[in-house]
Amino acid sequence: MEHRTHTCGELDKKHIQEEVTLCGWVTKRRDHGGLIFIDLRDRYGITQVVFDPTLLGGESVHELAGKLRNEYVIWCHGKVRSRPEGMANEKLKTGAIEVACTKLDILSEAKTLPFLLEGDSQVAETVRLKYRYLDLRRKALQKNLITRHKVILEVRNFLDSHNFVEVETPILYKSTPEGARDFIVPSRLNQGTFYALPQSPQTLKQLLMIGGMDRYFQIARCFRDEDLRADRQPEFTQIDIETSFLSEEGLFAICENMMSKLWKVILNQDVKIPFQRMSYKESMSRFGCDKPDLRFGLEIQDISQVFANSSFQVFQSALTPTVRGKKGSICGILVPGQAEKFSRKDLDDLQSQISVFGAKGLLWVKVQDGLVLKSPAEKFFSDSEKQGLITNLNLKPNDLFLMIADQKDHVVLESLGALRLILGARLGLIPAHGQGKSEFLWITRFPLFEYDEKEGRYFAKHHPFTSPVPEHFEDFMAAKNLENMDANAYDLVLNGVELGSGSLRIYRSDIQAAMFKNLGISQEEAKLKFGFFLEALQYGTPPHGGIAFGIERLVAILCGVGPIRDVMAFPKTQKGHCLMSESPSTVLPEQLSELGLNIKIK
RNA sequence: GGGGGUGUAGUUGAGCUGGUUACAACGUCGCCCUGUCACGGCGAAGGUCGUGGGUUCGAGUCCCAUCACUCCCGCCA
Repeated sequence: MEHRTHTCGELDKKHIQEEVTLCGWVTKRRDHGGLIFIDLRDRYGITQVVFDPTLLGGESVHELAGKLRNEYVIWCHGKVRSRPEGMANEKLKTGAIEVACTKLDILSEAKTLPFLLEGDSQVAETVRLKYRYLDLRRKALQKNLITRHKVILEVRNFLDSHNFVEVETPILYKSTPEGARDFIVPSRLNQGTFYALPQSPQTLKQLLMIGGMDRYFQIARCFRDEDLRADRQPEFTQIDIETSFLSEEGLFAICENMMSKLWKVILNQDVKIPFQRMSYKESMSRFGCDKPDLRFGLEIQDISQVFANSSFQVFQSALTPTVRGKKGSICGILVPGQAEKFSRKDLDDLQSQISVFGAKGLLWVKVQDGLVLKSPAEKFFSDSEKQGLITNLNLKPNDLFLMIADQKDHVVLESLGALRLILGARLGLIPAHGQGKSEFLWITRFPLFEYDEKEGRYFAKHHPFTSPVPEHFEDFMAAKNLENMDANAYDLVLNGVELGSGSLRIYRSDIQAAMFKNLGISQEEAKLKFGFFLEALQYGTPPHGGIAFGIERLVAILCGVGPIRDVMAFPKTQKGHCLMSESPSTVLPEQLSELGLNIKIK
């Protein structure tokens, strides 16, 4: 059998009269009795193959092509010819020609597929995941995987041209208790001990800096045993980057150029660099989240001042300092000129939608003609407070103002952050996936610590190797004012999606020791968990920092799709199952016994 | 761990306030057809209505439980 001479996507008028050999899948058979057409498909396109009695004789047409069914894999040989006058198919790249088949070989037959590959028919994801290898034959998924490939290729070339070296780090590594839950792997040679799959190559890439690699990157597989979301899978891939002797701005510039290159190559779009920067604090107070979608307004407005002396109990208690000395706030979002679009029921629905964030109520104010305010809490508003609202918010008739008051400031902001997204979607301000412009944004100066009420101690917001900003260094070493301490930590955000996250690291062992002390981790504990790393810090560590980008999120945006499953070849369901291979699965008793393990299911 | 949504031929859906044999399109199978490309014509097969229980004379439809998928909260340094 000769191998194929062409793909199914490349023949056109130039090839007329040529003898060609094509291979591919039968997409469609159109049997006219005397004449049979086959659409032959491979990943490059579709070519029409015709079985013509004037070439073959009437009986051979059926002998050859009559047995063909959808998704059979065939080899066929024939001559390229022009289609008859007026018979060209404009919708097909190869639509001007057809291949008149003279020799056919069925390479493999196929059962009837569980779902149709053609068209945009929305087949249940359960079925698609069970037969992922068939779903992969569809154009959409192939296109996404090819885009993913191109992104990785561009990233490698870009980073290589900037002196970065790709280094592979182990998948079997050490469990690090801070942070996400580890996937653990039992060791046969050392029974009772376990490797962990890396949540990220964090310590390893820092060790590479200590090792003098200076500029490292890796297309790194990462594993986190946490619950799944549309944008979270248990295993995923990061563009992992670490550099020495580079400022935050220096690193930002590299990332910006890389993104700009990707947008040019993949989407042929120019993005403006440098990207905007915004502190975490500003982002929280204006947008109620650390990954704001800047494609629309509806920003949060703080009107605590207006109600500083309110007689309304809800407002009073919101503004009363709590035990830990913090006050809550009264903030809201102004929806200009659209109050009539929100019925009482709509407003109730909004309230219930954001109630999961902890807000006890959503208070609304509608502005009527003559700037009369209408609200369920209207009777609690004094005339001066009403006037204060009108002036502060520059209210106009038919405006709607949605307010939340709570003693916990973060509840107010996070609830309004969620409300903002709901309103944005409802008012049609958020373009569909793949539409609209790309609003990149650096969020900087994340808090270094986060207080955990349950555990009664501070945790590292990013990770325990993140350095404090210089202004807070003295307090940091003195373990003072940890609550309000900023970190040299940053995220790259695009249209409300966190694309990547990084920081400048601690590179002095005394500072690292102070970090563990601030986290309430004893010296012994730190030595046990990170001893090798702490020791390494003592042998001449360059100032270093880095970032990691989630490839799936990045590619999903570039492909204009929502769930990252659509840019992964073999994704898992929300319960972490692979419906195709039916993993995870039980193992043989012998396997367990070799590992010295017993199963004890509660 | 919690909340919302979905589940009916192979696939996508319809099925009203409970009422004969559960319906359509596409797909599949058979026969016919020489210019189709969403080919066409005639015919056929195909169902544990996710699963289990309950209410009822009677359940795809109502109730309870459960499972799967999905979206979200918690979680994800």
